[in-house]
Amino acid sequence: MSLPDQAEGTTRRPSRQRSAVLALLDGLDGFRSAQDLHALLRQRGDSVGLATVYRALQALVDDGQVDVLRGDDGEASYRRCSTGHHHHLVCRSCGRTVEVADPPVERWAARVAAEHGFADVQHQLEVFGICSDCAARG
Amino acid sequence: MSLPDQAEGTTRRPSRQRSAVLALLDGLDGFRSAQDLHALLRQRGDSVGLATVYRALQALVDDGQVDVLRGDDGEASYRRCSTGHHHHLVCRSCGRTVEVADPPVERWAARVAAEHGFADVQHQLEVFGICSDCAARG
DNA sequence: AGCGTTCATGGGAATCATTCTCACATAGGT
DNA sequence: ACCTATGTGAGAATGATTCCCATGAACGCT
Repeated sequence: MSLPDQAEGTTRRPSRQRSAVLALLDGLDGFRSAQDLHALLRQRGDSVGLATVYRALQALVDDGQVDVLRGDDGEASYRRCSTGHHHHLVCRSCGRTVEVADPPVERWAARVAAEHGFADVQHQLEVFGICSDCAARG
Repeated sequence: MSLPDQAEGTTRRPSRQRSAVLALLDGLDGFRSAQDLHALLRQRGDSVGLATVYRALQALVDDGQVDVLRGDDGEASYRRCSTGHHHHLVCRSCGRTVEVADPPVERWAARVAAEHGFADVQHQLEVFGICSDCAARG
């Protein structure tokens, strides 16, 4: 039972590694695990330590520039996202993701929580499916 | 990226350990980690191996008798739940949980997925907050 | 009840993602 | 160039979960 912290405009010293991670994420269209990202960076020639990849991702998440998602196996996946509040429609097979918004659910969550006396409310909503490409591919 | 499997009416041989896990869950009102449940069983005197607790929980989840939830730290938490489709309003502090239903979001998820060509759709929606008891307690 | 087969258990090893440690490198300011 | 605070990297440490395998309990049959 842990909760997301408030994003703070953390001042960070720029570094080649941090940029590499962000650049890599910019070129990808789905959620990827830290391990995957690390492997991709190595293939690409940008050698970055695994621990640094984790640190960079954590920092980006804290800054709200990257979204993180926990798969059913507990592994965290990361994706470059728009900064506003939104949810995801994720392909279970290839990880391709579409950002979606749903104002009604925001209100619903707030109302339900209030009805039961819960405060400081947050919610998480993700939709999983098989995208048309993967469905066609078999 | 893994997906929940179809629940199958798996035939299982009854055992003291399995019953103990289920009985313990029946007496609790919030999500608890497998490690917690194991510790509670030991305190209570029902000695059960950790691996067995994991196996029992997995079986119960497959049977739909127990819901599983991944915390922000990736640790899985389990709770005895009603069998129908529902979501949860969970206290971040004590884990106390209320089951809630929201038909509109079901339709919304299906529609959004269809609009983007996604098939075989599932969704997960959980609401987190601080329950009134914990808020009062500080 | 006796017996063999099959499945469950438990404990310790193995796995695997993630975090920690700490010596070294590097950015920025002076 | 020099100092100092901060980032990096390699490997160790952590911790949840799963695997392995020898032992034990349930079922079916007679």
